[in-house]
Amino acid sequence: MDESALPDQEKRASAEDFSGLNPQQLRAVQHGNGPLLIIAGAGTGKTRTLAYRVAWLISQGVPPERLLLLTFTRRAAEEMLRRAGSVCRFASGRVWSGTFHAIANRLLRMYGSSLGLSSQFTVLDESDAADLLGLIRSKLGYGSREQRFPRKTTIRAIYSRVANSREPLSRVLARDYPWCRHAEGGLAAIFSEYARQKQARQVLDYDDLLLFWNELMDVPRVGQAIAERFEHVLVDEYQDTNLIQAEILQKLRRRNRNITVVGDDAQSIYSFRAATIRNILDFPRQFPDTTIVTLEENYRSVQPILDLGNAVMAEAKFKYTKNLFSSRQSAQRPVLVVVRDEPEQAEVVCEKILGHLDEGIPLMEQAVLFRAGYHSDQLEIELVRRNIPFRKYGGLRFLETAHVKDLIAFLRILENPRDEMSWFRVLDMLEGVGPRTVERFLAELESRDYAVTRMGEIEMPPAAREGFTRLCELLLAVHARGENLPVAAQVERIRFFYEPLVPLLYDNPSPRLRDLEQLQLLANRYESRSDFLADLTLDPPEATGEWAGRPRKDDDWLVLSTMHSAKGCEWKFVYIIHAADGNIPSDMSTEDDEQV
DNA sequence: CATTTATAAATTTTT
DNA sequence: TTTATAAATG
Repeated sequence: MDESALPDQEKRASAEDFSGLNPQQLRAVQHGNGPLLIIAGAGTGKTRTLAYRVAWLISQGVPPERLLLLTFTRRAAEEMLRRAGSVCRFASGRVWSGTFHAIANRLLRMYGSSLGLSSQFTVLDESDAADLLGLIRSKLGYGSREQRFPRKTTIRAIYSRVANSREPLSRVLARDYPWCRHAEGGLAAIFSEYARQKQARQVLDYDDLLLFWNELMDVPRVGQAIAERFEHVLVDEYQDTNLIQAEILQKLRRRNRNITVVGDDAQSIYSFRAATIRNILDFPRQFPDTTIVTLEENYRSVQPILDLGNAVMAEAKFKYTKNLFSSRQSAQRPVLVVVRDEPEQAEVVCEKILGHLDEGIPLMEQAVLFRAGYHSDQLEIELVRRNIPFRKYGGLRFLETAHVKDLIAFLRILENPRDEMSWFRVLDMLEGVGPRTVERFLAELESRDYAVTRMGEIEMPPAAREGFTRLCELLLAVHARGENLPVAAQVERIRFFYEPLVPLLYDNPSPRLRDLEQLQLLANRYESRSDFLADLTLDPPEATGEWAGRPRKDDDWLVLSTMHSAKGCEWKFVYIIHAADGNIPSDMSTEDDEQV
């Protein structure tokens, strides 16, 4: 699997390697220079096409390190490179591939100094960002007021929306958060303080990664150097990019116009993250002389299902018209089942699933899809009652769990002592330490220029002394060893300090302790602490249940998934529950034609 | 006085 | 299940 370790043996792709492609796919794969837009309907072999294009470009002599492959998840990038590698041998590690955020992280560590950014910066995930905003809110006194102020997670969402859509706060509030309009003044004050604090702490949130990359492209020599690195830029899932991402691409391709974007306007499902189908619709105008290739032959579904999809899309107002077809005919049409209430729905679905299982279709080849996570609550109860094993995708993620965040906070302090959020987290676990004490400590630390080595000088209240002394010992010991201590060993030291605290802090310690062990195993794969931390925030591993739920390889289980998490997956039978008004589409997005 | 514990209230979807 | 507020504790 690790092609990056292999020497760069030339394996020229031959004509027969591409013989499995249909004419449209082949046209896209072998497109020469200049902008290319591939409109790829669901199930039309999009991944395959992009993978083959990567292979084709490399076999045409483009060095892998001069390719930039932007995908929606790292998994997608890995899958694509793996498939490309089966056509044409190359060191996949040389290709610049990953999400916009991950690439931004990499470039900013190389070039960020030109924006006054330390290469030691740490990245805040969404809940870190929300926590910081919450602190600022209470500091500025917006916590307790006659009129209720939005909660920190809402504040973060609004901030992100403003950053990504490039619209003024008032406009975003009026359209997306009308119930928060009264708070506009306070929000503006909080936002500017938030920006100031992030700068001082050398931390970036998810949105900053894109904003700073975009800014980096405007720095005279630097932007040009970055653009010139890449001979070809390829972007997957283009319908789910936002305006900033489109701007970055523009700046990357001011001279060299080799850009391939793949997407399907009909599958745009991330508008809540400020993604806009404008990007894909306007692409030919932003990049004049674009070649457009449309993939319409579907390999996933039988014709009656496509008929249904086509009929739905026929109602859409803004789109690239396409007509999906399949050579797979079938007499069986999609079935609409009307049920009276939720218990009946759960029952009907279970009956059908078991019926199909009896006919020899394993649970693995069946899936239940729904719009929102909680839609499967009742069904889950029924599945448990009937002993039908299942796995749910789209739940709480590993990194979001408190104990994992706790442990990571130690690492973050060591990486970036200015990261006050992490100090907060760590000190707050100590007996006798609360917000006030942390604040005093941080002021003292600041006056010592955030030197971890001098933290021992700082006076703590008597109740906190014992814990604080031990914390000092830990941090100083790991700090002193520095780069000589492997990341996993650092995690081990921290576990030794932190694990005794877990039962005191949380009431279900054992699964949490297991997660911490897993975290240490995960750390084993990383050379540097900085890489480990960046990967954890930018590409977090799947749910913690992945390990906790004793997954045996030969087990059979049913998949429950949100429609979002199901993107690109396939099953033999699919049940869509809660297919009712207000759920599909969500009543949050039925206000204008574009959203619908 | 700050921290901890207890109690009440709220919760607009998707990563 | 999380979060804001109030009361109790050290």
